Amino acid sequence: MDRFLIKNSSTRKHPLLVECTDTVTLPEKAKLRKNEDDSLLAEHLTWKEIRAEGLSCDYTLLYSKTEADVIFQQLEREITYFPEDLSRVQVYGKWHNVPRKQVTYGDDGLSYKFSGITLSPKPWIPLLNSIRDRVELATGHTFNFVLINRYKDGNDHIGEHRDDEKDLVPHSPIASVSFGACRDFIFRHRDARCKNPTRQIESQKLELANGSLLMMNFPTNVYWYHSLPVRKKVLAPRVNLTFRKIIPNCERKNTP
DNA sequence: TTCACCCCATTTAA
DNA sequence: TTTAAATGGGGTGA
Repeated sequence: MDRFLIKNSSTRKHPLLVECTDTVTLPEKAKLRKNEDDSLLAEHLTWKEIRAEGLSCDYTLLYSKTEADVIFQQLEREITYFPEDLSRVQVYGKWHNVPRKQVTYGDDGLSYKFSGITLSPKPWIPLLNSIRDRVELATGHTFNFVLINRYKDGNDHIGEHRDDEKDLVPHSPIASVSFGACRDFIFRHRDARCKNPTRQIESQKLELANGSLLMMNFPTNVYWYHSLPVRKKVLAPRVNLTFRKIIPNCERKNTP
């Protein structure tokens, strides 16, 4: 029987293998490996550059639809999110349940704070390490933390904000990987957010597709807010992973 | 026309 | 100084 299981790499030594519980025949496996190898080569990725004043982002399809569909199902099976009471945020002095589900994974000894909450990461699991490996191979950057947001349908959303937390390594890019439903993603310049803006700066609108990677490079998060707005017509869930580089607690400088 | 949807300004006390 | 939230008003197009 020329059948076997493609196994996931728990050691991060084999980033080329995507976890797959299906059995496939030998020729199919060889084909799969070749396609994966091809799409993994950084130089084979086609990037779309999104540029504006103070904004630098790069977008690509990191996974084929077939791969992305498999990974989405794996995420749905393997990721368990923080309970509601552990992910309430404080905005304008009021506490709210977030209109989505969240969880963080990452290296030991890290923590990420925003809007009144501190998120401590769960230990890495093979599935997330495999995605992280792929992102690192494609971008040449390394990451030690991932925030996962699950939007169950178009009513789940996230409001305008910047990823400008002290916990982030200065100037480090953030890698946003999307699975499941395609959603609109909006950038707005900080100087265009009041009633009488001093300058007219156009919003930047993107669609984040299944299997896509959006790199948010410095200094995007200094000048631009981003949001995932409500989209009533979207009925399917989306899972988004934002890989980050967090300053380890032990290396953190005391600010007076 | 109607109304669901989208855009966006406002809120607020830590 | 800023706000990872909801809310309500106005515009719009199917």
